[in-house]
Amino acid sequence: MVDSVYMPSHPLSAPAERLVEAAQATLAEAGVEGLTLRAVARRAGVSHGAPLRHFESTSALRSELAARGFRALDEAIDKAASQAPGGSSPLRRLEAAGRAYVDQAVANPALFALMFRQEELDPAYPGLAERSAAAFDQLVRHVRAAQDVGLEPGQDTRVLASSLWALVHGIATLWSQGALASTSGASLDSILVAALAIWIPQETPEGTEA
Amino acid sequence: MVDSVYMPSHPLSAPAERLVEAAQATLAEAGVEGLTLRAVARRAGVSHGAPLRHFESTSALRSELAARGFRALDEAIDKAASQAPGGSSPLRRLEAAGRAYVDQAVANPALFALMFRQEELDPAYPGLAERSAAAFDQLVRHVRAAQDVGLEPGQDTRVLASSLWALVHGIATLWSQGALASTSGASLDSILVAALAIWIPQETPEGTEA
DNA sequence: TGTACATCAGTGAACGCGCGTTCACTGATGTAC
DNA sequence: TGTACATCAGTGAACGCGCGTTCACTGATGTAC
Repeated sequence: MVDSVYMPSHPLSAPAERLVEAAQATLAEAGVEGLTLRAVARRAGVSHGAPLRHFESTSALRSELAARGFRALDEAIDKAASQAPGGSSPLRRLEAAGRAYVDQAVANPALFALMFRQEELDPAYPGLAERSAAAFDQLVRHVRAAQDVGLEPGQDTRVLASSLWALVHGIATLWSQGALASTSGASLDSILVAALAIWIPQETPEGTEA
Repeated sequence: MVDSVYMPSHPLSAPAERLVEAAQATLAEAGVEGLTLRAVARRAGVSHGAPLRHFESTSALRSELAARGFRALDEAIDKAASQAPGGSSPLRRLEAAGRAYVDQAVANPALFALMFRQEELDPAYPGLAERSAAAFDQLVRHVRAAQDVGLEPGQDTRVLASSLWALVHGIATLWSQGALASTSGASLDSILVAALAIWIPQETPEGTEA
């Protein structure tokens, strides 16, 4: 599941790039706890000291993976929104964006866990904050477009975007952790459909949301 | 912040109880990663081998804390719902329940992280699954009562409860991790108010939600 | 009331483990002149 | 074209660290008779 979607966040040398690939595979298989410099070195087939040539700490390597994760998320949302059925409707594009978020998170649960463990990332790592902000800004733009056609027109856009983000994030993380399935017995799709239906009307409202 | 809300999930010996208290303090200060048997022993003032007399593994100790966390959550939601302003309205009680969830989670972020790291808990630990299910069932009852007065009457109750759970869980976890504050700039309360306003009408609807 | 024994909580030394990190080193590649 | 040097990627031994776990042991408390 580690594929070409994970583009470089800034240019790295070829050996560093190979370490990143090994790190993505290690993360997917062993989880955030299992992502250590030594484990990455083993998977990359180099000695355990080699990664320190390219990443000064575990935190730097994790931050690189997180930055790529945010970039991949941003791109997946962009693609899904632009290809949404009934794509001319901002409401349908917003819905597609929410679905894409959940899809990305559920497909890469360990990566998502890593992306949001801020205490284990380096906030100053090049590109990390920018890519995270870019993904959120895209969500804000979709929310604003939806507001322009009548979705919760009186609400502050960033506040509204934050709460939609929290909704899809909560669905994705609770599902990935198995909590939703074991506790509620419902399917991921049924929960997502219900949640989005409450948020986003099926037809463009004509002032009914005001 | 570790207070009497944390009641035993099943009777423990007095020394085990002291270890649980030390574990709660360690968890709050050092996070999930820092919660080790040796760290708990140090804080409890006993030798590092002593905890194994009372908990057969780190996982068992963590599961005990998680079970107490679910119990405290269940009680906090129950209390908040029963004391909600305008308490006779199921919609206001559901709103109060959602707020209580976020309040509990934000007050004990490390405990919440632990409660939902299922891979580090023992699912067979006495009381854990029961208390987790009890908290969710309480939410389901509040949602059902709200549906009875007109909230999303056509929706499956457990699906609806799941998506409300995901909403408040997402708000709480993203906020605790600092992601919402750093990315959106909005306050926790403004996001929570906006999210609940979308979900739960301010006045009892008379068929407008059908 | 006294003796013998069992149970319980805790001690402290020891073990092996994986980890990050350091360091002197090798060997290949690139660059200066 | 050849020599000298610098840079880069990687090696492998070694270090100290905190961890879970084992184990023989101590000392206090409780129970049987």
